[in-house]
Amino acid sequence: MSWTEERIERLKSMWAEGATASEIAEKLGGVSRNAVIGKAHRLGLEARPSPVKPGEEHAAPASKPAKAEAAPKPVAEKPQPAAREPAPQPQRQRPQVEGVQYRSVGPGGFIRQGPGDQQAPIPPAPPRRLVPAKPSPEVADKTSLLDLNDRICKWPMGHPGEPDFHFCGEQANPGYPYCVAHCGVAYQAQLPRRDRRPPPPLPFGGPRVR
DNA sequence: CCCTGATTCGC
DNA sequence: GCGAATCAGG
Repeated sequence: MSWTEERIERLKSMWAEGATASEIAEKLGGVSRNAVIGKAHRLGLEARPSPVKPGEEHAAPASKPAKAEAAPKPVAEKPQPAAREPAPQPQRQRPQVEGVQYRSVGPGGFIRQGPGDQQAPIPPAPPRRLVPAKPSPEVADKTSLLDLNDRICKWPMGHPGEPDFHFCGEQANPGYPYCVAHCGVAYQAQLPRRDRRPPPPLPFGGPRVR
Protein backbone atom coordinates (compact mmCIF):
# COMPACT_ATOMS: atom_id res chain seq x y z
CA MET A 1 0.00 0.00 0.00
CA SER A 2 1.53 3.28 -1.07
CA TRP A 3 1.10 6.81 0.16
CA THR A 4 -1.28 8.25 -2.40
CA GLU A 5 -2.27 11.89 -2.30
CA GLU A 6 -5.62 10.91 -0.85
CA ARG A 7 -4.16 8.76 1.89
CA ILE A 8 -1.68 11.46 2.83
CA GLU A 9 -4.51 13.95 3.21
CA ARG A 10 -6.41 11.56 5.43
CA LEU A 11 -3.29 11.10 7.49
CA LYS A 12 -2.79 14.85 7.82
CA SER A 13 -6.34 15.53 8.94
CA MET A 14 -6.50 12.68 11.42
CA TRP A 15 -3.10 13.59 12.79
CA ALA A 16 -4.29 17.18 13.21
CA GLU A 17 -7.38 15.96 15.04
CA GLY A 18 -5.21 14.22 17.53
CA ALA A 19 -5.79 10.62 16.59
CA THR A 20 -3.03 8.33 17.69
CA ALA A 21 -0.75 6.74 15.17
CA SER A 22 -2.33 3.38 15.89
CA GLU A 23 -5.81 4.67 15.19
CA ILE A 24 -4.73 6.33 11.99
CA ALA A 25 -2.97 3.21 10.81
CA GLU A 26 -6.02 1.13 11.57
CA LYS A 27 -8.41 3.41 9.70
CA LEU A 28 -6.15 3.85 6.72
CA GLY A 29 -5.44 0.19 6.57
CA GLY A 30 -2.48 -1.48 4.97
CA VAL A 31 0.03 0.40 7.04
CA SER A 32 1.52 -0.06 10.45
CA ARG A 33 1.63 2.36 13.33
CA ASN A 34 5.32 2.86 12.63
CA ALA A 35 4.60 3.64 9.01
CA VAL A 36 2.17 6.36 10.05
CA ILE A 37 4.64 7.88 12.46
CA GLY A 38 7.43 7.72 9.95
CA LYS A 39 5.30 9.34 7.27
CA ALA A 40 4.08 12.04 9.63
CA HIS A 41 7.65 12.93 10.47
CA ARG A 42 8.68 13.04 6.85
CA LEU A 43 5.72 15.28 6.10
CA GLY A 44 6.90 17.55 8.87
CA LEU A 45 3.65 17.30 10.76
CA GLU A 46 3.50 18.82 14.17
CA ALA A 47 5.18 16.68 16.76
CA ARG A 48 2.90 15.07 19.29
CA PRO A 49 3.55 15.15 22.97
CA SER A 50 5.92 12.28 23.19
CA PRO A 51 6.01 10.00 26.17
CA VAL A 52 9.77 10.29 25.97
CA LYS A 53 11.02 13.51 27.42
CA PRO A 54 13.07 15.49 24.92
CA GLY A 55 15.61 17.47 26.94
CA GLU A 56 16.47 16.71 30.54
CA GLU A 57 20.20 16.43 30.53
CA HIS A 58 21.51 13.33 32.16
CA ALA A 59 24.05 15.39 34.09
CA ALA A 60 21.92 17.49 36.40
CA PRO A 61 22.26 16.01 39.82
CA ALA A 62 22.23 19.33 41.66
CA SER A 63 18.94 20.46 40.15
CA LYS A 64 16.69 18.67 42.57
CA PRO A 65 18.43 17.94 45.81
CA ALA A 66 14.99 17.89 47.35
CA LYS A 67 14.79 14.35 48.57
CA ALA A 68 17.96 13.13 47.06
CA GLU A 69 19.29 11.54 50.16
CA ALA A 70 17.19 10.54 53.08
CA ALA A 71 18.84 11.30 56.33
CA PRO A 72 20.79 8.30 57.50
CA LYS A 73 18.47 6.10 59.42
CA PRO A 74 19.29 6.07 63.09
CA VAL A 75 20.73 2.62 62.90
CA ALA A 76 19.19 0.67 65.71
CA GLU A 77 19.98 2.53 68.86
CA LYS A 78 22.25 0.66 71.16
CA PRO A 79 19.97 -1.53 73.25
CA GLN A 80 20.03 0.02 76.67
CA PRO A 81 20.83 -2.37 79.44
CA ALA A 82 17.32 -1.87 80.71
CA ALA A 83 15.46 -5.07 81.39
CA ARG A 84 18.60 -7.01 81.25
CA GLU A 85 17.14 -10.40 81.83
CA PRO A 86 13.64 -11.69 82.30
CA ALA A 87 13.92 -13.15 85.79
CA PRO A 88 15.82 -16.37 85.47
CA GLN A 89 13.65 -19.32 86.27
CA PRO A 90 15.17 -21.36 89.03
CA GLN A 91 13.40 -24.34 87.56
CA ARG A 92 16.21 -26.28 86.02
CA GLN A 93 14.38 -29.34 84.85
CA ARG A 94 11.92 -29.34 82.06
CA PRO A 95 8.55 -30.21 83.48
CA GLN A 96 8.09 -33.90 82.85
CA VAL A 97 4.64 -34.08 81.37
CA GLU A 98 2.95 -36.78 79.43
CA GLY A 99 3.38 -36.33 75.71
CA VAL A 100 6.61 -34.50 76.17
CA GLN A 101 7.73 -32.70 73.08
CA TYR A 102 11.26 -32.38 71.87
CA ARG A 103 12.27 -29.23 70.16
CA SER A 104 15.44 -28.37 68.36
CA VAL A 105 17.59 -25.60 69.70
CA GLY A 106 18.97 -22.95 67.39
CA PRO A 107 21.97 -20.68 67.62
CA GLY A 108 22.07 -18.65 70.77
CA GLY A 109 20.05 -21.20 72.65
CA PHE A 110 16.67 -20.16 71.26
CA ILE A 111 14.15 -22.91 70.90
CA ARG A 112 12.93 -23.29 67.38
CA GLN A 113 9.28 -23.02 66.55
CA GLY A 114 7.70 -26.39 66.19
CA PRO A 115 5.32 -27.13 63.34
CA GLY A 116 2.30 -27.55 65.59
CA ASP A 117 3.06 -24.77 68.00
CA GLN A 118 0.35 -22.18 68.22
CA GLN A 119 2.64 -19.53 69.52
CA ALA A 120 6.36 -19.15 69.77
CA PRO A 121 7.82 -20.86 72.78
CA ILE A 122 9.28 -18.43 75.23
CA PRO A 123 13.00 -18.51 74.64
CA PRO A 124 15.25 -19.04 77.59
CA ALA A 125 17.51 -16.19 78.49
CA PRO A 126 20.56 -16.43 76.26
CA PRO A 127 23.52 -17.48 78.29
CA ARG A 128 25.52 -14.52 77.05
CA ARG A 129 24.83 -11.20 75.48
CA LEU A 130 24.85 -11.47 71.70
CA VAL A 131 27.56 -9.46 70.00
CA PRO A 132 28.17 -8.85 66.32
CA ALA A 133 30.33 -11.46 64.74
CA LYS A 134 33.82 -10.35 63.84
CA PRO A 135 34.47 -10.30 60.11
CA SER A 136 36.42 -13.24 58.89
CA PRO A 137 40.10 -12.52 58.36
CA GLU A 138 39.65 -12.84 54.61
CA VAL A 139 37.59 -9.69 54.47
CA ALA A 140 39.05 -7.88 57.43
CA ASP A 141 40.47 -4.99 55.42
CA LYS A 142 38.16 -5.25 52.44
CA THR A 143 35.04 -3.33 51.53
CA SER A 144 32.00 -5.16 52.78
CA LEU A 145 28.34 -4.63 52.03
CA LEU A 146 28.02 -2.50 55.12
CA ASP A 147 30.81 -0.21 53.98
CA LEU A 148 29.02 0.79 50.81
CA ASN A 149 27.73 4.28 50.22
CA ASP A 150 27.24 6.43 47.16
CA ARG A 151 30.84 7.55 47.15
CA ILE A 152 32.30 4.08 47.12
CA CYS A 153 32.71 1.85 44.10
CA LYS A 154 30.29 -1.06 44.43
CA TRP A 155 31.96 -3.26 41.84
CA PRO A 156 31.87 -6.79 43.22
CA MET A 157 35.18 -8.59 43.62
CA GLY A 158 34.79 -12.32 43.50
CA HIS A 159 31.40 -13.89 43.93
CA PRO A 160 28.83 -13.79 46.72
CA GLY A 161 29.23 -16.71 49.03
CA GLU A 162 32.95 -16.93 48.62
CA PRO A 163 34.80 -16.26 51.84
CA ASP A 164 36.68 -13.27 50.46
CA PHE A 165 33.81 -11.72 48.52
CA HIS A 166 33.97 -7.96 48.82
CA PHE A 167 33.56 -4.76 46.82
CA CYS A 168 36.03 -2.61 44.96
CA GLY A 169 35.87 0.23 47.46
CA GLU A 170 37.64 2.83 45.34
CA GLN A 171 36.21 6.32 45.18
CA ALA A 172 33.12 6.19 42.98
CA ASN A 173 32.86 8.23 39.83
CA PRO A 174 30.40 10.95 40.96
CA GLY A 175 26.93 10.10 39.76
CA TYR A 176 27.84 6.48 39.11
CA PRO A 177 27.93 3.45 41.37
CA TYR A 178 31.44 2.51 40.29
CA CYS A 179 34.89 4.01 40.17
CA VAL A 180 36.18 5.36 36.89
CA ALA A 181 37.93 2.13 35.99
CA HIS A 182 34.86 -0.03 36.63
CA CYS A 183 32.59 2.46 34.91
CA GLY A 184 34.72 1.75 31.87
CA VAL A 185 33.80 -1.89 32.19
CA ALA A 186 30.16 -1.41 33.09
CA TYR A 187 29.23 1.18 30.47
CA GLN A 188 30.02 0.66 26.81
CA ALA A 189 29.34 3.10 24.01
CA GLN A 190 26.52 1.79 21.92
CA LEU A 191 27.66 0.82 18.45
CA PRO A 192 25.63 1.45 15.30
CA ARG A 193 23.22 -1.37 14.68
CA ARG A 194 25.20 -2.77 11.77
CA ASP A 195 28.33 -3.07 13.88
CA ARG A 196 26.71 -4.91 16.74
CA ARG A 197 27.59 -8.52 17.28
CA PRO A 198 24.60 -10.81 17.21
CA PRO A 199 24.27 -12.61 20.52
CA PRO A 200 25.97 -15.98 20.55
CA PRO A 201 23.66 -18.96 20.20
CA LEU A 202 22.50 -20.40 23.45
CA PRO A 203 23.96 -23.74 24.46
CA PHE A 204 22.05 -26.83 23.41
CA GLY A 205 20.20 -24.94 20.73
CA GLY A 206 18.51 -22.56 23.12
CA PRO A 207 14.92 -22.63 24.26
CA ARG A 208 12.63 -25.09 22.59
CA VAL A 209 10.50 -23.59 19.84
CA ARG A 210 7.10 -25.04 19.48
C1' DC B 1 2.38 -6.73 29.99
C1' DC B 2 -0.06 -2.88 27.46
C1' DC B 3 0.20 1.71 25.27
C1' DT B 4 2.48 6.01 23.23
C1' DG B 5 5.64 8.88 19.80
C1' DA B 6 10.68 9.41 18.33
C1' DT B 7 14.54 7.78 16.16
C1' DT B 8 17.63 4.94 13.50
C1' DC B 9 19.05 2.82 9.52
C1' DG B 10 18.84 -1.16 6.05
C1' DC B 11 16.49 -1.46 2.12
C1' DG C 1 11.13 7.47 0.76
C1' DC C 2 9.67 3.68 3.39
C1' DG C 3 8.87 1.28 7.63
C1' DA C 4 10.61 -2.49 10.90
C1' DA C 5 13.26 -2.39 14.77
C1' DT C 6 14.37 -0.18 18.59
C1' DC C 7 14.12 3.05 22.28
C1' DA C 8 12.15 5.11 26.28
C1' DG C 9 8.37 7.00 29.12
C1' DG C 10 3.57 6.25 30.94
